[in-house]
Amino acid sequence: MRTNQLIIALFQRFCWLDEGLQARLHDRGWPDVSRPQSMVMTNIVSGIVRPSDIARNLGVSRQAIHSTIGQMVQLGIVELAPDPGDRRHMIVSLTATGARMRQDAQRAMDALSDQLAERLGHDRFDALLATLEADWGDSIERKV
Amino acid sequence: MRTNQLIIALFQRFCWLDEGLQARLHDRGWPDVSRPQSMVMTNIVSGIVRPSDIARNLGVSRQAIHSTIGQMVQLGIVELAPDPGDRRHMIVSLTATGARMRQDAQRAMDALSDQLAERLGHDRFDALLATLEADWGDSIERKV
DNA sequence: GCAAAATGCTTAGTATACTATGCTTTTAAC
DNA sequence: GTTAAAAGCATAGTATACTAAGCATTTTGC
Repeated sequence: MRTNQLIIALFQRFCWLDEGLQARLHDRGWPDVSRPQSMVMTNIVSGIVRPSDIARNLGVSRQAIHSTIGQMVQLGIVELAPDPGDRRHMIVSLTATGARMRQDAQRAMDALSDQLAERLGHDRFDALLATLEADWGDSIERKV
Repeated sequence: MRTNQLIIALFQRFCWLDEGLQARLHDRGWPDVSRPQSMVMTNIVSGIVRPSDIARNLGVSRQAIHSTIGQMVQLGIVELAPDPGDRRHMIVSLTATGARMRQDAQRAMDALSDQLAERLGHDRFDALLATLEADWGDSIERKV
């Protein structure tokens, strides 16, 4: 199975980071963040704040995003407000709690990155990030 | 969100490969392979051939693996036979069809790796694989 | 031999993440 | 104005991937 090394290694490394992140957030008292929730969070932070825009951006139905946002409202990390410009729309935004969670997530990610850079060496770490972010060519769109 | 680059990049690259692999297998007429199915397949190929051993190895219940193996039997890619040494056990093995599918998967993965190595340059590709397989330190066990 | 342990298998139940459908409200187009 | 389109929202349904509990069979330990 030598040929499968790359895909398996990528998956395992993603899991390594994901678990480290979740564990650190858990230590700080935050509940688990599901993948759809973190995708929605990323969209909000990057300025995509209307539920149907987020749905389009992620390639899923409005209902799916509606459900995910509902969970996040329940958790108190985001809130919905009517769009004053177009009252058909709602606008999703982070609450103070959500902003704190995001900050903690950033710190946790920074800590993990630092730890990894120490272990691998900063040159290899930088090269890894650069290669992962290089142009790998076309691929199919990924759902949430 | 600069701090999240690494985990997002890892996930996207995993998706890039996973989708490329699935698309190629689909072109050759194979049905989709779920993640649990591919994990079971990997176990079988690596010599873990008893359902309960596979369950332990993956950290999930025997019922979960039983169900996954049932799907794969239905698809005709694996078969169950009693263990002559211990008749409490069954032994899972690839059928001729399963072996053909595995071969096609290997070829598809090789093609993807070659394509990627061309694009990135062989040095960077080799460095990527080496870094991903280096010692990243402890992490939590990953379920299926 | 007989009880304990391990395995396989079945059934039932749970959680998650979706899609489909239908309804209401608001904007936009004519 | 009236109609069409878009967004939000709710309900129902589907698929997947698990766990829990229970039973039958086989091995093992005493």
